[in-house]
Amino acid sequence: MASKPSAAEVKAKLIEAAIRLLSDGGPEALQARKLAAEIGASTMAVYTHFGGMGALVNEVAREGFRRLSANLGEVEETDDPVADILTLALAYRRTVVENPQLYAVTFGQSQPSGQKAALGDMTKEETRQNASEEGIEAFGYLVRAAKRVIDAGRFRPTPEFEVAAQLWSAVHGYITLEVAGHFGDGENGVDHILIPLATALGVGLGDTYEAATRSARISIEAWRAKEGNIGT
Amino acid sequence: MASKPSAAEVKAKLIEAAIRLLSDGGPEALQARKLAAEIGASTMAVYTHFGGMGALVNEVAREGFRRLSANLGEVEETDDPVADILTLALAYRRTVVENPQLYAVTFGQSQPSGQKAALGDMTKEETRQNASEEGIEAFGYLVRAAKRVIDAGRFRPTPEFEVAAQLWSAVHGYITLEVAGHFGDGENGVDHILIPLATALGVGLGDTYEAATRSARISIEAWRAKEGNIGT
DNA sequence: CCGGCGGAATAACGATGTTATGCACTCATT
DNA sequence: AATGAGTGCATAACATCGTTATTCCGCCGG
Repeated sequence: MASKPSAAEVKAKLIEAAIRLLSDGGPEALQARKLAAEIGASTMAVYTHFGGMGALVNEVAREGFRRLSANLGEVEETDDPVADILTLALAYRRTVVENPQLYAVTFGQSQPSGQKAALGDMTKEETRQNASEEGIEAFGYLVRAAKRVIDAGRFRPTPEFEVAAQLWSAVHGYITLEVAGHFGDGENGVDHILIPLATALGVGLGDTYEAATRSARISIEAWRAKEGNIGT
Repeated sequence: MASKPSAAEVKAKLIEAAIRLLSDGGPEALQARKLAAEIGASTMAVYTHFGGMGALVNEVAREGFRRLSANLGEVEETDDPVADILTLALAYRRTVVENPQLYAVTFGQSQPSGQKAALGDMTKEETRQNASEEGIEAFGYLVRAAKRVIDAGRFRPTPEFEVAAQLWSAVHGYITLEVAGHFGDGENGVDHILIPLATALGVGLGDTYEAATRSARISIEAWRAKEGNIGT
């Protein structure tokens, strides 16, 4: 066999198995014993490589942020920055909708198991901060897009952080509620709530109604065309 | 002694104790044995009255929605419906910020413990639906406020459900992120993100920039005056 | 060839949700 | 008023989870 699997390999396999278990069986399926069985090892693997389930879950959360960043990074910048923001919102949504269990953990909405209170590890504040560190990269895409819109003169001059935070709040809130099942089936909510919400927010931030509507149409049409190639 | 505490009394005391434990010690403090000790009974109380921890947590979630509805219901309707919406948003936020642990459970962001997979109880869908039933009342305040704004001609004619859903997404998203610690300390986030977000959304939905800004100022000033009497 | 050392398997420990058993208490009926 | 049925609760055991102590295997340097 491959002589000795390096420590990094084992860690990666554990994270991968954790995400698989999470996606399939929900937070309650993310157990040390199942993880061990999944990679053909004993529960000690979790403790020698991570120190406990809590730290492993933290790594899973960071991996979620990394994947979100990767998906946002694939959104290309066009000459219509408002459309780009809408495309980012759609990419954000699709990432979460395709693996809601993972992002429930990533956003700290799911504390899989007993986990003995994080032990001497970190306090919750620090944990959150740590996870945030990885999430800041994802948020950065929104900040950059906001700056481009402001520079283009379509949003009023505003600190781009505040614009990005408002956009993030709206999109994140919509996605959270959609995944929780409070809106109709996906596409319906996107058409009647997410897109109008993002469009209206754009108008309120300074864009004209006509320009924002046009950008929304451009974004969603490009998105649907691209989505056809991918699935869903 | 009070002869026999009626079943309803015991249930109420359990819920009350659960919320107290939750607020103080977080989700992991919400345990059958601690609950029993808190009301001076054995763990069986949880099972005879609720059937298990899962059902009890569901009741806690519903109680959270009930309190949220009560707080939203205390917002008086003025002759400025846009200001009323902002006041509702501020009331929503304050309710959650004052007891984040409870609302983490209410919004399903926290699955306190093992809970043995909900047993023969309900599937997650049904659970969510059930909790929603109680949440619909809270959402109703937003729908009614949205209708008043549309009828007043300050928002474009739009199905009030969609307007309310967009407002809910934005406000809920902001609150979720603030409580998670992603924005600065409370008041800062309110001034620089929540209020501008709600104002911008109002403008995008049809209000004029000037009217929306004026309504925002009215709402937040009334709010601060009232908050002085309450605390925080 | 040998000694030490790091990592993993086994098994045990503490804690948690849950359940089986039996007892006490209440209420209705005679 | 006495008795029987029935209900609700306490005790204690069970299954399972995260965690840890112990042991052992395999590698690496001398």
